[in-house]
Amino acid sequence: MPATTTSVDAAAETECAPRRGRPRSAGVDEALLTATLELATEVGVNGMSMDVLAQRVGVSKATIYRRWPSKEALVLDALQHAIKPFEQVDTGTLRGDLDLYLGELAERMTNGSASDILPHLIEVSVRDEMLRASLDDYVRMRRQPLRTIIERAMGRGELPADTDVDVLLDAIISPFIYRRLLSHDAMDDDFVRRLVALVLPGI
Amino acid sequence: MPATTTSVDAAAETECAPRRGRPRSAGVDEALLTATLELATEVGVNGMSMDVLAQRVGVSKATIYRRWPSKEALVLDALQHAIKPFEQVDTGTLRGDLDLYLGELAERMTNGSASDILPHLIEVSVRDEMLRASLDDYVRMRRQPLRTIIERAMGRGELPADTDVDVLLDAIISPFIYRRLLSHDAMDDDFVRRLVALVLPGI
Amino acid sequence: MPATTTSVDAAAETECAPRRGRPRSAGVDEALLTATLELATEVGVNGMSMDVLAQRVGVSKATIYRRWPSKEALVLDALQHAIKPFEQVDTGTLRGDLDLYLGELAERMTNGSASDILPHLIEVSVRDEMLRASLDDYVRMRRQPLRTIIERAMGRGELPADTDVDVLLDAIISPFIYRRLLSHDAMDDDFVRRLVALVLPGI
Amino acid sequence: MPATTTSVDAAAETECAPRRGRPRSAGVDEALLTATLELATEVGVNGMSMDVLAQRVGVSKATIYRRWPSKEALVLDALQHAIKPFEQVDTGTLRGDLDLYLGELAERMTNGSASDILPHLIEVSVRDEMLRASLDDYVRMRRQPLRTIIERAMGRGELPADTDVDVLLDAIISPFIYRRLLSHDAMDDDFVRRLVALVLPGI
DNA sequence: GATTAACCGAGACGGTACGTCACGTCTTTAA
DNA sequence: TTAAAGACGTGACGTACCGTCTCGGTTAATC
Repeated sequence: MPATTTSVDAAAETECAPRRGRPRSAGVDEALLTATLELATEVGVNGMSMDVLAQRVGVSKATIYRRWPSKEALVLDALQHAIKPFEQVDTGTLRGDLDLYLGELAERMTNGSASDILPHLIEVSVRDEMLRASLDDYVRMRRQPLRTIIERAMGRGELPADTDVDVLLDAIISPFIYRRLLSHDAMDDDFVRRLVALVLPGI
Repeated sequence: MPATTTSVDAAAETECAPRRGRPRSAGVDEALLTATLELATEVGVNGMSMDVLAQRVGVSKATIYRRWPSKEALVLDALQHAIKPFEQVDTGTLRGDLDLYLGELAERMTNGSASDILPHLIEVSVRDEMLRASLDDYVRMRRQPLRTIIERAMGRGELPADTDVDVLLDAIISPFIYRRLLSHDAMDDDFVRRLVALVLPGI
Repeated sequence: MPATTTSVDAAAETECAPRRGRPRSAGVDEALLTATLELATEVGVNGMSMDVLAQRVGVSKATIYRRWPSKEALVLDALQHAIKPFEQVDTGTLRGDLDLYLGELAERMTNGSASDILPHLIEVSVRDEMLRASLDDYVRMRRQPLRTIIERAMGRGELPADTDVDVLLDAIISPFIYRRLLSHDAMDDDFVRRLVALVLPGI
Repeated sequence: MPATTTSVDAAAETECAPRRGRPRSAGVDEALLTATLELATEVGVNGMSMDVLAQRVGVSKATIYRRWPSKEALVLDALQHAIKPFEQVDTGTLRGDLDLYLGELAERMTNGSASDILPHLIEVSVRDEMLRASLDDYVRMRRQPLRTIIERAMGRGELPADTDVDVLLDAIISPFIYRRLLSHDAMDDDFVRRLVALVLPGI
């Protein structure tokens, strides 16, 4: 499980060095990530000041910057931390898997607050090489469950062996992002059904 | 032609009111929009300071804030102002229209500087009702050329009359946005061909 | 009759030139001086903005600056305009004259609002040659009534012929200014009596 | 020792509180007060901008506003800080004391730069309760040396026991202020001599 | 137990941008 | 020519935030 490159993973440090001196306070990482998510969701990433965050958690700013190199690194970590992994969908049929997965995706996209953070990270990543890499990782990770569903269906023969998986993933996932960020159109069951009908007309 | 809600359209005002007092300096709007686009592209929207912008255009900050209520309103207006409308594509066939249109879209997405501004506006629009409305307008406008192409093809019988146009537009356009903003994958000819093959398999 | 050097006196202009074009609106000078005094008294000279003043009088800023070269010139003119000249005191005795004059001076200093403007003019006059000259004129004028009283008393023999008038005036008037501007001590009848007892012990 | 109400006196805080956090940079208060006096003297209080002041001292504006709530509070503090206390005059006779003290007062009033700041503070104090209190303190303090001289002379019998000290102080000091701020008349030895001859004719 | 090194809170620091405000000038149309 | 309206450049204001630094004071592992 992904020790991100932007945050210093406490556990990882513990195992490789004896670490003299006072150890980092337990639970502070957790508390900060949670509070970051809350605050960023409430008032936006730009609206969230590090001073306020520190005060709310009862921590000094130095303590934050000892753990993350910048506000954005913290925010990205908070975003990654917030993902409840999709529990592995496996109904036995492509139809069933898609219904389950895309239904939950639509629901998350519609109600999930965390996504409000994404635009900020996208913006900063335009100028920040480091952050862009982390963001790419994050994005790739989010595609994995659907990729598994597709590939399993190919294995079962429900989809042709020469299916263009990458583009298929794009065509399925990106409309969700697009509607969430840009057009603000609804993502209801009807939308999901029509999208599947379009890109996977056979089933 | 869309007089946006965020900027005061000089022409519109001229026609409805006698306009007393010293009129707005001619060309300043134009110069500011252009410079905004340049600066925002060079250093990012956040990196662009209103003081520097004013100085570069040879204008006072007050003059800017007299025209736009905030930095974001200005940036959005600059973005809308920057769109060179797609010249109407009409090769006679859906195949030809798509090749032309999507080719240019891919090229713009890859090299177009303006898109760096989009993420910033997306972020702010999450919290700013007004801006979100303007952004929605902008997005809808950008979809129009492709919609025309599709509907023309339906008229010619190249596409079935019950084609789900809205979702089809989503499925075609959003992967470009997705790759531009999130996955940073390439948008070459190969990608375009494969995407079309997926969503419009017949053609 | 106080045609100040800082303001263009409407009457004076009328008599020396035929003045082509639209004549200056009558009463505007008066209205501006009055409003200036009011505003400056309400919110202080610094707190009074020319825009607000213009709006309140229903006049454009250009109209003001056509009449006075600067805010301070206007304010000074307003101050001079506001002085109700002391009606000539002449009771026949020094004692009586002083009682009357100093009593009214104390009352004006205590309740007069106009004096709040003085400190501002003093400050600006430090850096403004022109204004300082005008202010000096104003000050000298204010001393005149008391000077007359003293000199009349000398003529009557109530005061020795070698009385040091200038310093005597200083010693009498300046404590009023001092208490008004700096120490904020009271200026009641008792104070007047004691001051006279000090500088004019014989009477 | 005058811990002013407008500035946070570092020493005072140290003794009463444990002082957590990074301590205020040493010498910055001093440097700011000095530079303020210089700048205000050079270009006037209004002509002195906080940005320039900060830059000249090599300090950020926030650092200034952390120490004083406003420009005026800073300026007043600078003024109080600048007073070189009159070394206690004691020649043994009233005559000698007055010659010494008033001579220096006249010299300071004539050449002293600090007094240019006073008019500004007077103006602001009209609207600012807080500042007025501080200014009153300052004024009272400045009167003290002369008060001592007078009272000592009373003790020696050089002045009658029922001398009206307060009004006497007014009558001596205020003409200096008056000439400095308003009439701009000279304050030479002759003036001092004549003033003393007037208010203290016996000696 | 003493040392030591990293931690902790608080909060001051330099830098930089923000959006507002006022002054005095300039440029329109209307009278 | 003057008037009202109001845009203009200049430049200061005081606030906010970032990321760094500096205090005095813990808190373990090492000596």
